[in-house]
Amino acid sequence: MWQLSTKGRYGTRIMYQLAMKYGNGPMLLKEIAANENLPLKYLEHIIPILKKHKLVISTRGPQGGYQLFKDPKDISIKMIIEALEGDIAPTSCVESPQVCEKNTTCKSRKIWAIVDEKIKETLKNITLHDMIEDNMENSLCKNIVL
Amino acid sequence: MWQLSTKGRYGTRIMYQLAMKYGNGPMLLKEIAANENLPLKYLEHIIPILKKHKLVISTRGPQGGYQLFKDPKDISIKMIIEALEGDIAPTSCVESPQVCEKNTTCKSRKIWAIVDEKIKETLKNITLHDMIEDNMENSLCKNIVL
DNA sequence: TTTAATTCCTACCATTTTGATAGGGAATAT
DNA sequence: ATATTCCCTATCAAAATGGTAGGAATTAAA
Repeated sequence: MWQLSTKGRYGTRIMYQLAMKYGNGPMLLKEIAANENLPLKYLEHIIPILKKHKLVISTRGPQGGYQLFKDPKDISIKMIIEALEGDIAPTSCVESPQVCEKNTTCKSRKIWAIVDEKIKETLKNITLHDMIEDNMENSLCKNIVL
Repeated sequence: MWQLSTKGRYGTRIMYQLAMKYGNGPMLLKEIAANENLPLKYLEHIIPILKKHKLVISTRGPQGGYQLFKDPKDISIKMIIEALEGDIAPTSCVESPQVCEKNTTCKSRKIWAIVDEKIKETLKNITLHDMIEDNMENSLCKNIVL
């Protein structure tokens, strides 16, 4: 099955928890793990990636924890998934044409490029704010291109 | 990176080769492997899956080989990918809600369900015939739902 | 009826990825 | 000081990935 890894899935849930607490100071990773019923020690591997990509910031010591780096309205699911899963694309040739010499004519590549575009368009148009407001479908109507 | 496996990618290329020879008798797997520059012995693992899903038929012995089970116009990329990768969905909870008790309210699941729908809509509307005719983009306009 | 061509089946395997657990170090608010 | 919290590195079992290998079964054609 063509499935996202736990990095992408758990990471999205981390970001959702942080988005719900946005503006109210740091949130403990322990708390996130408890709310989402996920292993704390494993989340400790995932959240540094989000930090590296400037999606969250951390505060150490007592009263510390994690917060979103910016407003939930300015963080798309695409940013989250690309941070955690790397460049998302059905095949590597879509993003890196040089991996295959047939890239200009390959009919398969053309399909994967179209799929890739659809996925990115979709993920780009859903923000953490949409997620909180449960406004995911509507948000997709913003940038329809015909 | 969130990528299709070689099953899905090589399998699509197998089907493309067969589509190009549709109506002209069986094609050797050896020939497909050569045309696509893929390891024959590995394709021997992939093609039985396509056969099981009634996408190709085989003829044994000399003058044998493989042919498409039906017209390229009646085979979508979705059929091919689902045969080879299993149910495609960003998360298993999209197809199998019972894997998570939060399924009715989960905001993450809602996102993956939307992405899933977009991917399937896209793959459903590209056929092997479109691929041969290099008509992939146009074929996507058929079933637009606003 | 032999032979050669071809698919079909099973076993095996090396490497990488996945999904963690564990232990302790560093920073800091109180 | 101390407790709290993030941070870093190591380790690991299990599964998935991407093959290779060898030969059995089927069958068209010589």
